[in-house]
Amino acid sequence: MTEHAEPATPGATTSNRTRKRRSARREQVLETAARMFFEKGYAATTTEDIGAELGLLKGSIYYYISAKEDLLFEIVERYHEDTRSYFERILASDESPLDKLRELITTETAHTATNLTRSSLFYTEWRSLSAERQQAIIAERARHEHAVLDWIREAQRAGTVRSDLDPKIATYAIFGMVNSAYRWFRPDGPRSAEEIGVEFCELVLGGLETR
Amino acid sequence: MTEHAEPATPGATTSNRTRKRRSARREQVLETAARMFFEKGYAATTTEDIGAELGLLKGSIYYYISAKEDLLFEIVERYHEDTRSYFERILASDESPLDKLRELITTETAHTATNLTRSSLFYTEWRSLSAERQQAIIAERARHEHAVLDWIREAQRAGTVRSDLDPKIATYAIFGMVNSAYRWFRPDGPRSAEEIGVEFCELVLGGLETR
Amino acid sequence: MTEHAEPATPGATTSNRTRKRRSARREQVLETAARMFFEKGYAATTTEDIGAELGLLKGSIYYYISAKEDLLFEIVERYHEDTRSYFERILASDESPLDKLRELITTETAHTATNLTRSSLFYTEWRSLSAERQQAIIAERARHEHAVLDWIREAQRAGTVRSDLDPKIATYAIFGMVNSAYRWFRPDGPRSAEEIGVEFCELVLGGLETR
Amino acid sequence: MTEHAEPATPGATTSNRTRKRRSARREQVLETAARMFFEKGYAATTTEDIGAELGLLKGSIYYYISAKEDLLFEIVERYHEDTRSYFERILASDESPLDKLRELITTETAHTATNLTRSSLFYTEWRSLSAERQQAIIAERARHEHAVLDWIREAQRAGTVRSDLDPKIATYAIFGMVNSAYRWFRPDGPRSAEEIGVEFCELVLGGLETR
DNA sequence: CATGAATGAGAATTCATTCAT
DNA sequence: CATGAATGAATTCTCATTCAT
Repeated sequence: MTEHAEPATPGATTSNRTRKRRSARREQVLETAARMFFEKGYAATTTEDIGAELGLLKGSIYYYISAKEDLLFEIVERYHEDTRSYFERILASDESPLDKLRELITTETAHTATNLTRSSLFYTEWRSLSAERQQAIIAERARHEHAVLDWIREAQRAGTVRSDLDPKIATYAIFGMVNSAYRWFRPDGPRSAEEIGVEFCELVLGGLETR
Repeated sequence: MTEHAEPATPGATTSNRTRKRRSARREQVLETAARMFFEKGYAATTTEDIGAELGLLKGSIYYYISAKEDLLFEIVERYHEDTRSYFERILASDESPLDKLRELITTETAHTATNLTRSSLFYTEWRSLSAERQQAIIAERARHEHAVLDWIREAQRAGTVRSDLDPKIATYAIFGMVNSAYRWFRPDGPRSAEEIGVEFCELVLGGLETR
Repeated sequence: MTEHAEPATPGATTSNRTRKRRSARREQVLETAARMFFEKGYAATTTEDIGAELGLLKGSIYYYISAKEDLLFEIVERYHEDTRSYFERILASDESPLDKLRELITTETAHTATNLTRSSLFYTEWRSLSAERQQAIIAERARHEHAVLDWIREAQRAGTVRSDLDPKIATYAIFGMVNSAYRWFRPDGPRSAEEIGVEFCELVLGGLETR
Repeated sequence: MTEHAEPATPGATTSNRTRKRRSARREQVLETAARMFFEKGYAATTTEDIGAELGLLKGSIYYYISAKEDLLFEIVERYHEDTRSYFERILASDESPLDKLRELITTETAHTATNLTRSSLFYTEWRSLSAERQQAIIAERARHEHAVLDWIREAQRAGTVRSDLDPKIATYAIFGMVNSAYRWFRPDGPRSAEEIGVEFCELVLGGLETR
């Protein structure tokens, strides 16, 4: 996590250089695991598979990780954190509720589509994580949903969103749409991740907005 | 299949009454497995778990089934078949493309929400099925998507749907929204499955339709 | 074993007629099992297979037998007993050793070929029997071999069999030849079981006899 | 296959020394399995038994093999291949048919007796192999038999073998005799494997040859 | 007599993980 | 750093056998 060496233990046997080399290789392990989990599923990918792809034996990857689940967790966690970062930014902005909503839809769609592997694992394999880790994810998701729900309600009060729509259902609809991108988006397709975001926004806001 | 007993070999045939009793218990096994797969995931549910829930030993459920995967397949297949049946009906109807779309959205949403366990397994555990079985499901999904795509295009030509929208993205958006119902719908919630369908329709068609 | 009812228990609930019917069906079970063991091997034939062939469920055959191994044992035992009966007859006869040998070779070859199923099981599946039952078979085999060995030695002393041959090896050779018949003999082949016996005799005695 | 290490990916390749060590242990596994299959039969020997004999847990032997059946197959296959090698040599030689026959009988008898464990499994446990593997063995056996049949017929035409004998039955008799060696030969007996071969030859050719 | 429903004791196989070298 | 060798716990599935109905 931290980029700085720990000066508290000066006589540590692991040199800075070694640590850097190891962490570079660790990145490779994560990348490879992510790709394989994405392609074959977490359960169906064995540590042996991952090792083979890296030119290692299965036991050897334990020099870089401490458990198979940690691999999945770290992949998912990174996606999760990115998600959190733009969410906080939008939340803190002083735009109108409708504009925040617009911003979240475009950003989250683009983010999902841009990080296909990770988003896919985030949405499909979170069940393979331990109970606490699942809880953390669920809680964060709930925050997002709650925010969107609030924005819609505010916009309804402000008269910019149709008041005959159920805000809860609208919230679910939005996330269903936005989060589905990992299922079909392909980077070599005719549209960019950002274009999808804009189009989704157009669609859903078209349905929401007062005419 | 046949309603008549075969009196020639009295011992060889399982009686009608027995068949009914056994098939009732088989149904229980399916139901229990479905619920447990839904709650804990297919991979995390062992045959021993299923047996225990039914008051059976792990080996005993093989009196009713022939393999764990068959259990999942049968659950998913039933959902799949129901899906197919209303899809064919809509496809064959002589409504306008927009009305067919409306019909599919409301029906599929309601269907997903009504059959929570099955739909959930259908969308999340299909990867645990054998390759051929996965193919069958994927192919059927593709048919649905293609039909919706066609309807949207026709409606655009007819001028009832905004022509500035990408029909492909709209299709994906619709299915993302509709198929997400299994993730949050709860039968004891404030809205019925049918109401959700109608609301979804309102939303998405509001975004699609020419103003 | 015995053909007579047991008068000691006059009030027995099982009538004579019932016992007869049961024993006829028992015979069918044995016959079917023998054929199936022969075709697929003892281990590979399940009680369910046997039941199905008879139009019964697997549990039902336990009305006629007490264990799967008993089926095999009884089949093998019958062959074994037949073997013993002609062996004792030859042993007790007052023919010359060479004639006894001739008689045993022809009879045993013909017997093996005539009772293909049973002889096959006797030679290939005896290992599936319990230790004691295996012992009984081995002991009887040893008696046969010892007798043949004696006859050859006597014949050598009498000058009718070449004295330069090792009588033990000759004994093994004879049984190897004779007992191999179950592997290739087919009742619908060009030669009868008896003809094979005579031909085998011709061959092996041609090699043994003093010229 | 290649004797040169691949220096480009040092970690990926198993070193030559390691390969040798592992393969030595693999040989031990095979040897142990062969002995146990021989003693108790293939079906009655569990992977747990084999492991225990080697000081391993049942799962651990899968480090060396991929399936229990493969163990049996490899044992049997080695015997099979040796068989094939001397058979081809004799087949290609330009000896007289009778001499080829003599050669095959002595060699095959000695081979059977020398490789007691393997030959025994080859003749008694081939049924436990998969259908294709069984086919390969049956086909090869048929080739041997056909060659012997041809040699006998030729020898009959050449007048060196009695023409009144049925060549097919003689062929079966020869193989019955020769292949029986595994049933009774013991390496610590009074006669060597080669002596048995010669004696068998004496016997059977004595019966075949024109006087 | 035969069935239906279960038992229970394995058996083969898989795989994440450990650790001395 | 990486390997080789093993562990151990779980998991699916099989099958002979039992017994109340």
